[in-house]
Amino acid sequence: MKISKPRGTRDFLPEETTRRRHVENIMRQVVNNWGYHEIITPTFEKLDLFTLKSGEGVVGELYNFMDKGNREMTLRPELTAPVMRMYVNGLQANPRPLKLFYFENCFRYERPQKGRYREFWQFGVEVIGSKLTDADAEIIALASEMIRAVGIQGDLHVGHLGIIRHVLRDLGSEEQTKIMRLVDKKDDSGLEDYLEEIHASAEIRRNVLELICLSGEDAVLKARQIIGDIEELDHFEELLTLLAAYGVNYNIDFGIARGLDYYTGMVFEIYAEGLGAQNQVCGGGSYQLIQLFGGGDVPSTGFGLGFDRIMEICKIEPDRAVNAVVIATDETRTDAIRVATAMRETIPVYLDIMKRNFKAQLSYANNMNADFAVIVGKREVEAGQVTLKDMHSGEQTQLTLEEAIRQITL
RNA sequence: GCCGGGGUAGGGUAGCGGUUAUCCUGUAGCCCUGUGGAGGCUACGAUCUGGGUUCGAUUCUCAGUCCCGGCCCCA
Repeated sequence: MKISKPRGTRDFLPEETTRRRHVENIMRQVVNNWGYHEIITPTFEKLDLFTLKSGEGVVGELYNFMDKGNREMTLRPELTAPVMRMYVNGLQANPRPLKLFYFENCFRYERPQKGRYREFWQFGVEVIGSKLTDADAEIIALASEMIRAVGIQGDLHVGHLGIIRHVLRDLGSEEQTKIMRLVDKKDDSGLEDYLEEIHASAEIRRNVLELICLSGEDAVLKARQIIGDIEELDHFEELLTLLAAYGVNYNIDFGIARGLDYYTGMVFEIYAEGLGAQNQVCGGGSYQLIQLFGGGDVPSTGFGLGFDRIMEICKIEPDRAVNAVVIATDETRTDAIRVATAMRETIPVYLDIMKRNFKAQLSYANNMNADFAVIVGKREVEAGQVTLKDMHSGEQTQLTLEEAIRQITL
């Protein structure tokens, strides 16, 4: 009976796994250099953690289950909530700000499509304990750097929820949410229709529509003309100054709404070409979740990178490690094991475990694209040496094992 | 949850009512038991699942399932 893999999951074959680890390691290098520390949270959590954060509606998109003690559990659909839970449970007394990152798989029960799987990997970063613009700027700069480091041309959009919320402040919260949703979708005609429908004042209507299409150098100036000198615009302007200092290219976009209510100020998204309908590779912002999970009034800012989408468009290839195959005959098999064991202290070595004849071993070395063959035959054993064969040129010489290793690692 | 396009050896494919189910590639082995890549030969290996129509279904039909793309959603 042949068993297929569950829908929306993937097997990563050796070549692809090597690529993924290579890209992962580059991104780890970046966050390490920025002074962030890795954390690991459970693969499954209590269901409440996510319904508390995102509402009962998310259950439809979760891999939830009842455990044998009748507790409602779910595979994690994201990592921001677990990290905040972890903070409340065990990190509240640590010096702030905390600079954390994670790289883990998440699970969502959704219809798979390009760049969307039921098991997917998120590389995320969170700063806990600073509400300053400096933290926001660092987070955006770090996200940009990670994207850049893996060779992707990203399109960064930065906005600030406080600004559009200021415009909408006189409307009911339900209406605000609906408007934010339409704004996020860039559904301008839908937005106009809805503003009409709720009889929003001419001023609100005009301000919203003008605000969301502002862009370019003088966007902040124009925003001031529309809504006046509010504190949020000062913060936003400062953020842009810091981003410029980091050398980050950005597009101002007051139309980013990022769904849910816990985002408090800065929001950003990074898009990339070549991904079909799911073109967002990174999203983040500043938020307030810790109180929701029973902690204090601690602000955070962070982002999540869609690792699978990055892999989809990332072109970088790992350098292939130089490798060798040790080739033996029947009577020198144990000598070959000793040679391979010694060599493995420095380089990857393949050794025949199929009792193949000499020729077949060499053929295997060729098929697997080995750089060197190290021949350990009767003649070599008697001479206390090995024969090193360069598989690319075909040249070979008999020398001591130490010399052979030195040549290979040159 | 909805819409469209697809499922034939491990990968890529041909056949479209009756075939020994085609070819390429792959893997294993032999020609050739101390020298690889070529060639020849041999072996391995497939009609997504279940109903229906039919004397007979890989082919037609329905349902399911999985894959691909899109909608909804996107924390």
